[in-house]
Amino acid sequence: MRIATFNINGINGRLSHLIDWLAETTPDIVCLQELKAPQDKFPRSALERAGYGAAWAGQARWNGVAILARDVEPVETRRALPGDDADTQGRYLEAAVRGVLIGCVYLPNGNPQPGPKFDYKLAWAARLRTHAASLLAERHPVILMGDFNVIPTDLDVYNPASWKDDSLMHPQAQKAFAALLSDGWTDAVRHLHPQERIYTFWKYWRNAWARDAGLRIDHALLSPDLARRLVACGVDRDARGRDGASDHAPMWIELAPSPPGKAAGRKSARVTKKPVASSRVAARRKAAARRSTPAATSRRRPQPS
DNA sequence: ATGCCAGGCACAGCCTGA
Repeated sequence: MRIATFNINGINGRLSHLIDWLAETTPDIVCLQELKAPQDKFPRSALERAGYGAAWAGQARWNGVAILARDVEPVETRRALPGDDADTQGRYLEAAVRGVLIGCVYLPNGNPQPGPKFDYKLAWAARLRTHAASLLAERHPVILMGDFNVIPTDLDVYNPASWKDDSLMHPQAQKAFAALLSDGWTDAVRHLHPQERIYTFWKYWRNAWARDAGLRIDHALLSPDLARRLVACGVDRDARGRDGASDHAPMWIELAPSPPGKAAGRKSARVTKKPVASSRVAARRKAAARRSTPAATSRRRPQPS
């Protein structure tokens, strides 16, 4: 099962990008951020034609998040983070899809710092941690995935000095992210690639993409049972190199099928080492992989075309 | 060193993003 997140930066302005990418990579579940579309302008029918059901929390002009599911309708369980009824920004959406609970996250950027926007970021992160802990306590398989607007460590930025005063690298923002991990969440990319430079975002300006001056700010956090099923992850860098691309690239994870019988700890560990294969979907993905770059680590340089 | 690019709304020029 492939689960992806993509900060699309305007879903209607980039609908053809989204549809093309869905066809090429056939993710089973997709978290989208920055829809920049009100609730009634979400392109539901176009996504239906592409084979995806959807739940979404739209908002005029800014923010907005969605969860797509191939061939099924996501079962929405929550449209906002608990803890602040006055918060109306569309930044969190939760839905059950194929036995997994998906939390689509669009954590506030927080610049400039210090200031009220940074305070909002930290407060939002604290609410996320509280809610995430309650999900862990329920012991369901859960993924928190999306644009966290946090550069976790110096390994996650092309040049730490350039970002040291930015809210994305502020020690309190990094501390908030680390606190989530300490609660039992697994950072999928760092779990499989502890030392590699993997980016998900490149600014539009200063030629950042061509220089590969990127940041890793889009993340997938897995509950313990799902961490054991993690077999692969990567970044679809080709999506970032297209004309009119979002400034983020999609990142994805691949989960092994859930093991038969729940108390199969050791067995499931072995299963996670085995690649998912032999399905028609896997064949389609292989074909897509030849066209695009499946793993972020397979190529250091982007291909500006 | 630096919103230098980009989208949405609305149709000029803000506001926002990271």
